Amino acid sequence: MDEATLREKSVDTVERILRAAAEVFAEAGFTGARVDEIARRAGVNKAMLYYHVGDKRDLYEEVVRSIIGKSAERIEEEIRQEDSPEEKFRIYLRRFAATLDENPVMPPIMMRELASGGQTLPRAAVEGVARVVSLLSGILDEGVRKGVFRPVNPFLVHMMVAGAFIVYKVTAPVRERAENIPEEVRRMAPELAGSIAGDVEAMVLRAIRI
Amino acid sequence: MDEATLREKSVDTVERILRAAAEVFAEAGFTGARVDEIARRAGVNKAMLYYHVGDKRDLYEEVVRSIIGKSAERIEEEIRQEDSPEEKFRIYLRRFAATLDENPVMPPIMMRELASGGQTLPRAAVEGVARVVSLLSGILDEGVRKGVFRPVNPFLVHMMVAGAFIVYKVTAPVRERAENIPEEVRRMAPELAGSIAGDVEAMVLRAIRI
DNA sequence: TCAGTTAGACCAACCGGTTAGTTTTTCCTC
DNA sequence: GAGGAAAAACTAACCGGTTGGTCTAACTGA
Repeated sequence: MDEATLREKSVDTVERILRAAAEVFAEAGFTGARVDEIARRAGVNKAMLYYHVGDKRDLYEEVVRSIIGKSAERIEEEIRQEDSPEEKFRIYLRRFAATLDENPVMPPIMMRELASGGQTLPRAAVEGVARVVSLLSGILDEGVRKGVFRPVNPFLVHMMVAGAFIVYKVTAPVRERAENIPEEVRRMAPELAGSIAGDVEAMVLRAIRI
Repeated sequence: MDEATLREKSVDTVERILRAAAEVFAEAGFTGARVDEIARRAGVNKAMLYYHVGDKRDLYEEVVRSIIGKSAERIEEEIRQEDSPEEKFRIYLRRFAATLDENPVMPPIMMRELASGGQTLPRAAVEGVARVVSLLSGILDEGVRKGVFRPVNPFLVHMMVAGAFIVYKVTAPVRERAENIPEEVRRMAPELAGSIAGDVEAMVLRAIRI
């Protein structure tokens, strides 16, 4: 193996470790996660975790940082300047939904993180959310200026959208298991895109449109 | 001490234990919570937890049950038969907000509970939520029949309301600490009632009203 | 030679849970 | 109401399994 291949192999190992760690942390939370379990799922010896990444806390922070960092960027990328405010809002909402659909480990980790007051929440993550909210704020402002939206608190809108999406994602297993709930609720798809994302979009738009 | 005083003293001890347990579970989650810490905060010997309540799991289930159980009842109680659908909806929303304001340990516990797929969620808790949703479902149905609401998925509505409230509650410490976010977001009150509850109410009603 | 890797033994600290024994309260009896 | 047994409440110390983390010795492929 030449140097490049070697580095690649090593990068691959680190990635496997982080992916496994993300999974286990998502399932069990920080204290509930077992380092041995992470090593097992990554298919590496436990010593490799400490060799490549560091201790349990380092592992966790790395996971949180890498997962949440991506989200904001993706949303910003797709919004084109010439779109109408309503179209921009749709893109914001759909990209956000897609991000959650694509990263199933994100909602549980975020939720637990928030539940513990976000003490270990990397600054990058907080900034990511702040950027999304300020992006949304710009969209709503533009809508107000153009006379298509009524003035509303952007933070509140994001809270409703994000809250609904995250809670929806995360209640999927409970809904499936629960017996005494209506069949139509039980059968709701676990994905946001193509199912409830559209309904949320319609409801929120009806609420903010003039 | 006569019998009444003793029973009261014992009840008091159990209450102190449960209150301390709720606190610690809210801060650290089930696996993160330390039984010794709960005992310390309750000001009792650790063995007393086992003597009065049971093991860690029993402690936890008792906490979750007592907290979530109340919520559904309270909402049901306050909705009078003669109210209009819109008024009923307002009561549902305000009572829910008030419950979260009054029980600050509830949002973090619920979030962590959901984050772990509700594996340890006592049946009573799931039933509580189901009851709230079916209550809301009845309100919305009635509204549709009377021609004041358009048909919407009640589960979705609850998800948006509950999601927004819970996430709002739980992001309070992060909002306070974050530096690069707008001042008006940072200064938003931690309470729901009297602050964002009214805005959420207005937005959702605008979305579902004919 | 050397970074990356493995198997696996090992350890100290932690933590849930128990136990043996003590104090306090209740309750019965004379 | 004195006495004393029984029950309830409580404590300090301990136990044993778990778990994060370390270490050694050996192997691999470039």
